[in-house]
Amino acid sequence: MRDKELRNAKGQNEQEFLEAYKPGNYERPSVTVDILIFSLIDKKAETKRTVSQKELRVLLIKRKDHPFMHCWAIPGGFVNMDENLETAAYRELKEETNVEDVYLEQLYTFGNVGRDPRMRVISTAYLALTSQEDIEPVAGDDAKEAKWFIVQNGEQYLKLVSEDGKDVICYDKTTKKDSLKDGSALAFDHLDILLMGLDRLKNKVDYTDVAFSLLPELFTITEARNVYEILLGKQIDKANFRREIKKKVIETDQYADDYKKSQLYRFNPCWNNKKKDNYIKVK
Amino acid sequence: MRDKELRNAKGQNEQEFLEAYKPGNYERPSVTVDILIFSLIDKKAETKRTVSQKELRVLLIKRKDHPFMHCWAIPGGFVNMDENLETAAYRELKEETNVEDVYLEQLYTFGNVGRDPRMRVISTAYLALTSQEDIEPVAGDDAKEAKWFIVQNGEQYLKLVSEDGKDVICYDKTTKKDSLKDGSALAFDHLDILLMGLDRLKNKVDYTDVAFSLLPELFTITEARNVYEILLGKQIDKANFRREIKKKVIETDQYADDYKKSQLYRFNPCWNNKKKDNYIKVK
DNA sequence: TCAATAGTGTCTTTAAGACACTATGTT
DNA sequence: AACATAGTGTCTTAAAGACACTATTGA
Repeated sequence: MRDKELRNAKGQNEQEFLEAYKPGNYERPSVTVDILIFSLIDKKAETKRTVSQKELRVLLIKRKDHPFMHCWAIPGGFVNMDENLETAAYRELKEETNVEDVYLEQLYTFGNVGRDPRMRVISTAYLALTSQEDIEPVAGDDAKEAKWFIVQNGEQYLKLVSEDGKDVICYDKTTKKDSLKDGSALAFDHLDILLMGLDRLKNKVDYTDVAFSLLPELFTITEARNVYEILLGKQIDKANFRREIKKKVIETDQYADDYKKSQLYRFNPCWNNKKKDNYIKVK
Repeated sequence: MRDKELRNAKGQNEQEFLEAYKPGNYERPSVTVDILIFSLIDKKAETKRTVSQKELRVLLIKRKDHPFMHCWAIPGGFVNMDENLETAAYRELKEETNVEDVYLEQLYTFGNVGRDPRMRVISTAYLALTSQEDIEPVAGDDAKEAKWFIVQNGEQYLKLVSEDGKDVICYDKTTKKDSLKDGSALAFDHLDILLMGLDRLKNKVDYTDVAFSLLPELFTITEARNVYEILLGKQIDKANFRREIKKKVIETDQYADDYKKSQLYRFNPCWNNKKKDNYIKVK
């Protein structure tokens, strides 16, 4: 234990020091959190299909004032002095979606000088995943618009289309420009945040269990594969995928409603305990 | 392009808005950067050896005032209003070590409410790696002490020993307590930062090239293996390691001074271009 | 000469990928 | 009946690990 009675150069012990301490009147940046909220949604059936396909979507809000007025942005807000960064992220998340049961992880902190023309803002971005499909974006107190945007993350471009189809944001990864007549990129550096979030998801899919945070309690293996394919952006062999995923799930005695042959599974959080045992053994 | 002449609810265009904008007098947290600076150092020979072994070390400074007076801490400082987070990290790094040519990456942002008893401080931690072994810590203007600490990162405990052997910090990972009579843990939440940094290194070693940032321009394969072993905390089969590492290096016609059979290699930054080609092919 | 190290060769085990095949449910 | 999908079996290929062996150097 460190000795609280140690005295500093001015002869103060720690308590005296803290009482005498006045934070200087230095200029300070504002600190905010921004949250990328992802979930899945049933894809509109293009052909007659028996099983449903899913799509990835992200929640965006429309700015009502300068700067970037009328631009779409990632939801976020100021960090209160009495709340942790993560707490602030949870609070904002709840304010935007009324959802509480989510996967949440810190993504990155964006703090470039000019990222907000009004003032210096340091923003810590969080990544949230939820399995709920029935989330209605909450209209904010300032009557801001909030919409889900389907994420089409191709190799050449990223395309965001609002669920009603009225708003489209298109970004060309090669030319690094937003390239659609009626589309404008996201506000601030929010495009960077989104791209980093998608990248993080892609990377973490095959060495963590993030995919299951997007899936409901019970799911078919085909649905799980569908999620992996969406996040990885490529097709996966169904036989090989089944072999791998079976290590991570436990089967139920239930079957899917729409296709009775599809068995339902649930995620098994203990699946990697065995692997850890092996790991220790190796050492 | 977004139209700057759009007018908001008050009838302002963007320029008018920005000019009229006064950042509110909300309380704001202080924003700092902390930097974990790692490098290697020749291990003191315990037995007569022909080749030198390396150890990992981290730079710490000794606090001269409350809070955590006389505790060791990770170097860092306030972010100026006109510099990016990363710029601030570079600046602090140079102030502490006079080294500029380093690998630098953002680690995590620590922002819990009580982490600094004086005031609310949000700190973005950075991870720096340098290959230079001859770095003398710069004594700060406030005459603060700075020392390199050898990192012994075992499974049960983390032990930090200053190069002169006078300071020892020992942390028991299982009981989560600092467990040495004369040792006290690091200041603030800096132990968490250090542990996260070591974890990040361990994880990134085998899917990135961070290890080479700790190695000099020319190195033997044994030295490279030594670094991997230190960061991973386990022994590696030399034949298998050689097979893997040879993909990432190019050989020179030079040989080590101390043991003439040891061929010297240099890192080949283009080694993964081929792999990327394959990756695209797969898709 | 001897011990330590650099470096090679090869066998085994494991993981990943490709692909054909059967079975079942839906229309 | 025709078709889409669930689910299985098996072959091939690539990566990872284990380990014995030779060659060279420095003391």
